[in-house]
Amino acid sequence: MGFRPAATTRPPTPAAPPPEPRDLQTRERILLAAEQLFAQHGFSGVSLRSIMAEAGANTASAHYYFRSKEGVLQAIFQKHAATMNAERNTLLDAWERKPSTGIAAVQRLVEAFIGPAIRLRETPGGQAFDKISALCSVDPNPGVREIVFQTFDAVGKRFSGLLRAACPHLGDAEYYWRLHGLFGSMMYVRAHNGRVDHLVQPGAAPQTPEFVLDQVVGFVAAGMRAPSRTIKAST
Amino acid sequence: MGFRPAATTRPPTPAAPPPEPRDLQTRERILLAAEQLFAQHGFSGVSLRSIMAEAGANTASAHYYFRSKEGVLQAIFQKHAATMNAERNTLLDAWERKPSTGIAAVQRLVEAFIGPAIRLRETPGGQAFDKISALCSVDPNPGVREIVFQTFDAVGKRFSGLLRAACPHLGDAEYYWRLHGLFGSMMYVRAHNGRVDHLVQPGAAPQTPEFVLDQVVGFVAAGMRAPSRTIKAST
DNA sequence: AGATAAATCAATCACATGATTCAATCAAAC
DNA sequence: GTTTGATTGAATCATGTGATTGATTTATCT
Repeated sequence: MGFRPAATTRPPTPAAPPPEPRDLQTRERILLAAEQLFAQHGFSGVSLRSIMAEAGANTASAHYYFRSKEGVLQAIFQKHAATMNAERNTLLDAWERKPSTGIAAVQRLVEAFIGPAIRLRETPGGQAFDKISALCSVDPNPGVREIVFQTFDAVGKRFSGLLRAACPHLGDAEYYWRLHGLFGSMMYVRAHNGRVDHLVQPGAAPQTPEFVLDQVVGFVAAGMRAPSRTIKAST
Repeated sequence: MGFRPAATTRPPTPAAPPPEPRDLQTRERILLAAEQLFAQHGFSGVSLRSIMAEAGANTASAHYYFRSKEGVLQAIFQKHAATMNAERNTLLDAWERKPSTGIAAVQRLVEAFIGPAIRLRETPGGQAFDKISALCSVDPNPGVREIVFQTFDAVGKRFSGLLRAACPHLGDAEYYWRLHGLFGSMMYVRAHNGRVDHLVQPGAAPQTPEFVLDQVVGFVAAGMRAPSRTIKAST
């Protein structure tokens, strides 16, 4: 008789504590295919069918393992975000143990938040997840937003609080809008859609995570440090 | 016999040189409804049916006036982008006639580019278009990207070229990535999805265009001016 | 081998989508 | 008043969508 998942909390994604080779293969193939496609076309730009075709699996398998298309996205987030958020928290822990002062403070905090995101590109599949999470963070779809919130809110709030304290030169309203600049910069770099390449001739710009991170952090930190509408730079 | 648009370049949107009152009303109602819905849910998050329901018009009218759903979006862009790009070009003209030097240069250029976008919020329907164009600028859908490119490439390239010259302290690769920060900041502020409000308690942050513009320009200009990974701020 | 659970498959449901057809209407020109 | 072309309306097409079903296969354990 057919297997029917019991209607408990997390319905199918069933108990597979001993991850056996073939079991994981299908589940993993679906995830890998979905990663690539979501990264290229966004969540709503990809059909469950195209994922399963790419993965060489049956449509029902997606429902079996992930319950829904949204479940696939959620699984992708759970797969990658854990280590990234852990790294963020580790760096913020270190900061709280020994906070920097003066100019270095903002820079180090920003790096603690953006660094783990950019460094995702070094892990397998990380580049895809990098784009996915950037795209999803501006997706108006409520389900997608919910996943993003669940995944990043805790660290996000922690970071935002610490950074706020490191920006005493800003009023609340100023901080509020500059945080938009911070998130927007991070998002746009991570999404890295071809918009900018379409406007300038990118003379083979280095794209190593270290270089990119250096640029974004420098950009954002300078933006956060600047007073609202006054002269600030030296040279 | 039914009216069939000739298969020329812009098929239907037919010759209506004398815009008669009733004609424009339906067309305009569709456009207004689409603006609101696209701004809320993005392009792919809105169905043609929901637009027509909101506009109180028939499905065929959309095809009659705009040929397709994409045509509706294009019409929205053509409706609003012209004045905005004109303002951008005017400010860039003024800059070329009398360029600023030193610290003020970057700031003034950035303001010339971002200002007209933010000031859209003062025009009727401008706030909606503000969000639409922000959302569409990160939409992976090829058709949407094409519209964004067609609409903003000319001014974008001009601006990018002038700003490049105003940033001689940056290498090509540095400039390339910081431009991502610029576009990302602008995008995120214009989209203004609730992400940041979800992380901080926005103590009723002022949202007047002038204030917002001031913050974004300050943030972005400081970011563009900062050298790659060195100390730069004074106080 | 036989029993039990896990996984896969082909097939389909119910529905939403964008697009389209063709007849009916309407305003103005002749 | 009739004709003409622009506009709207109701109905429908063709397709794609996520979800689901129930039988079938496969692995695992006793």
